[in-house]
Amino acid sequence: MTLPTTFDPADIEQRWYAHWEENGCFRPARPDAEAFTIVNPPPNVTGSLHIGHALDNTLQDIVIRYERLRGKDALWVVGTDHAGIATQMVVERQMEAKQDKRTNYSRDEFVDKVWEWKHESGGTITRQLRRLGCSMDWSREQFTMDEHFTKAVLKTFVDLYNDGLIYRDKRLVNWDPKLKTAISDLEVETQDLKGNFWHFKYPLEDGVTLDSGQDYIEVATTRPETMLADMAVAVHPTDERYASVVGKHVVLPITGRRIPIVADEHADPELGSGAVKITPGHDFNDFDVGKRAGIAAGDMLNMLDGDANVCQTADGLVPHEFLGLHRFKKDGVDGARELVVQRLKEQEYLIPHIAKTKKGEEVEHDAEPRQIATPFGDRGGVVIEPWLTDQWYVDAEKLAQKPIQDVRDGTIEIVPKSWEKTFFNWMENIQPWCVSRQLWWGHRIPAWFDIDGNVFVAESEEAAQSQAGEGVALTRDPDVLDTWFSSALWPFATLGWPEDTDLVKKHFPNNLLISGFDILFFWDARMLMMGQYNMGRAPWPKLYLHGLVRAADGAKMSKSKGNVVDPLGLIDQYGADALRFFMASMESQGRDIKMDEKRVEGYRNFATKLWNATRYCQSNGIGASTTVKAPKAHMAVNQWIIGEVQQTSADLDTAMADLRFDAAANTIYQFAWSRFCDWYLELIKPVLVKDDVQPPASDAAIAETRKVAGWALDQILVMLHPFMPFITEELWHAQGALNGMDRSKYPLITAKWPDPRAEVSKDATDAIDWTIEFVANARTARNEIGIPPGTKLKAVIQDPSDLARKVFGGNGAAAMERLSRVGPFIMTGQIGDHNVPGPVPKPAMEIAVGDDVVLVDLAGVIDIDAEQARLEKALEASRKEAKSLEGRLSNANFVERAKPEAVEKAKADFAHHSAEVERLQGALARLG
RNA sequence: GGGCGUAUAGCUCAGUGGUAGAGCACUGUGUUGACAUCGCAGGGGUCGGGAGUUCAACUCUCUCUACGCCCA
Repeated sequence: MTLPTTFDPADIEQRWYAHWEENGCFRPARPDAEAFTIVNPPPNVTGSLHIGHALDNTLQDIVIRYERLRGKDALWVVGTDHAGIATQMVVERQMEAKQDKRTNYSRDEFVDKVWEWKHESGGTITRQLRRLGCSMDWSREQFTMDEHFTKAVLKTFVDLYNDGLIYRDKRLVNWDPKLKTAISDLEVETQDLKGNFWHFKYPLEDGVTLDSGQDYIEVATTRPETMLADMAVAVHPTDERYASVVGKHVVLPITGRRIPIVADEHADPELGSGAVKITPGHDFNDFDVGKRAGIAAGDMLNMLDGDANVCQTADGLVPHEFLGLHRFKKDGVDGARELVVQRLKEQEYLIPHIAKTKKGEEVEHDAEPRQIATPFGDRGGVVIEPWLTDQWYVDAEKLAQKPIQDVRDGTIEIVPKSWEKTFFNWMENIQPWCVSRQLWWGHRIPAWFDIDGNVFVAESEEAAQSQAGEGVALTRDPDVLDTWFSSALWPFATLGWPEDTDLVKKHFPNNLLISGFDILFFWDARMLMMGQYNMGRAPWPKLYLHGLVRAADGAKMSKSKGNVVDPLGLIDQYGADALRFFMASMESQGRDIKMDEKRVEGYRNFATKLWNATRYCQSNGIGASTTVKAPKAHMAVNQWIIGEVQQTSADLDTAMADLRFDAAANTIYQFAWSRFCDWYLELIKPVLVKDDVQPPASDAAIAETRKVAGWALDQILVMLHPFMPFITEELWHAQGALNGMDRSKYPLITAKWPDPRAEVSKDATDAIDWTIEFVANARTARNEIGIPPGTKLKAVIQDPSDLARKVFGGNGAAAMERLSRVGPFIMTGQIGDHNVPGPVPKPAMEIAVGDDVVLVDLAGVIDIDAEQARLEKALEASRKEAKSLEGRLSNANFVERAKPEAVEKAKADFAHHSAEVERLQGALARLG
């Protein structure tokens, strides 16, 4: 097949992906090979591929393709997460659009509808991962609600319960009144909002006064509506102002409830009046104060229902006009907050805030304006209400101990290391994890209650029944588990645990986890806990955390800002390979990635470059290699490129071992473009091109060059494949076809990684280095003195070094002539044992290469001034360098104390620059 | 309030105790039988400010400033 003249990613991507998937290339059977395992962070089944997924999955795919090429039994586990809240929201929203709602159905009917939705629409993100080229094992695609996965979840819950690590407790939870479910601390996002701080008088009970004679206590609050459930006023134990009234009571306005004044360290004497109202049922701090004051959780007053509307408290003191009101203004309608303020103001319990205008006039306001840290639910987006309910909790503190130890003693390495502190900080202060959710979609909690409220926890109803005894009526807990509870089992439940399968044996623990730092606590830390609990060991030895992909201006991408970059759009425009390469090359450890579309474009250009290089090879009979080992090479240029391949593969291995994706990408980029295309292909042109002027190269030389070039290109394709899988696979097959090989049974995706062993002579590499240096210097010189590109210049080399003689003895001269437009070359003076007299061109442009000087004949070409300026510029530079080095070398401290290597280098550099100064002075003299 | 991170060329970013690099952008130029999505050459940086350690600091330490993130 001949390659089209331009590379069109869209033309090949879909074809190769299908080929790989249909032929089982993502996980070839390698029963005896060492395992390498990564589990993919399961995206929400409702999800679609965003730029963060593109980064996360590109990095994982690079690693897994690399390990697969290195011969490992590479398994990349993939699947989706049932995403309790998100998925239920999606389906409910669809129902709403049809004037329908969840509660029109039974629980089972609704869950069936969610499954229906999943089967119809749940495959979006998995299709998109394919477009990115991700080589996951789709044959074992997982879902967190698969039957075997559910079994793992239930077993874990029951085991934790039996070990006392899961328990039921009545305490305040973060209640999302929109979704009407509890959520965990991590799902709460605090935002600073502009709000109000109201000051109220709470009247002291008849006759009691403060020492100052004041008959009320001033309290301040940002949440006045909660006063309907106030149960105390707290003052600091050392606060003299209130010492005399501790133990006395105030009578609340509106409800008339008589509540005590308690001493508690929570009250900050510096803040406001120093006295705070205590609502144990609706505030986390107050809950603790209430408990310390001896109020049992069950006795704490609750004034809100699940929608955060006011309900009657247990003591029946909330006036009728408040019942049913929302907690605060909603949809433009005043709520309990506004009414409480209004009533207190009417009854003169409100202490107005006095503000001064710019002119110094005093103005009264109901409240003091203030920034308030307000908790929001990350999914529902409404203000969280601390609410007193019974929920299931995981004793995270106990489960965190072993993971903490694992990280501390190096059993688990976190990359970059700077995240360790954050990890410890969170793990060491971890709170009980609320795992029950008041939803219908998810893993239903395996707990059954009898009518007296006794609980029976078991993996099945039968087992629970046998615990409870025959005939005891049981009802199952209606709640489901936090989605993260199940995804915490992902590294082993996806392999078949709790069955002791071969997969579990071979692929657990996994080898590496790659995730964004944003889910370090949500997911990574919980996998560590569950891995230790269920498997007795860490689920992976290494955790690589990458950053966020930001918009070009550095802002966080978000739908509301409208600055979201769609990875699929980039794939359409530049190809998946270019997007992937961009992600890799930008991924240095510990930094967010700023979107830079120009750079994606640059990597598309790189793909095109490689495409064209391959086309060139093909047109010169350079096709696929049959060996992984480098072919035998005699010619310097061929030995040189073999050495360069060796170096590149070594550098690449180092970068991959360090998980330096940027270094790895740059290594292969530089090699392919700056070494292979820019130099090697140019240097071998005289060998391959049938040019009347040049003596044709020998058949052996042509054959060797074709072999080596084909091999080197193959090595590029292999090394680049993890980063750019599509174009490399396409070219791999094209190269095979050129040599009449059918590589369809030997696709690149499962080919062999370069074998770096090869013998390369130093003479050969020195010769090419000399050649390159000459060409580069000649080009620069020509440019600087303005010699037209087309002008050919004759040259003389006086007293050539052995190295120079070798260069000209081989094919070097033709290549140099071609690339520098300098030539032909004549050697004169002392050549080995002979002395060959010859003309010395004058005026001449002197080009230094290593120990040699090439005299380029400028007769009739330019005015001397330009060359003189060039030489003077170089002379100035060498003088400056020499002077600086001389200064350093004359410093006794440096010579005595610096490392010997540094001193040696300085001496050598000084000698070199001194010689240059001399040479350039001579050249100027000769010119004049 | 606590913790972490970042500050290097116009832009986006690498980097090392021995005197600074890539891509893009910019300037000049198009001779070479793959490639103008390209080639060749070039200009451009007191490595955020200050102090210290050292023979030597962009690199290590301290401090200041600015920006960002996380936790409370």
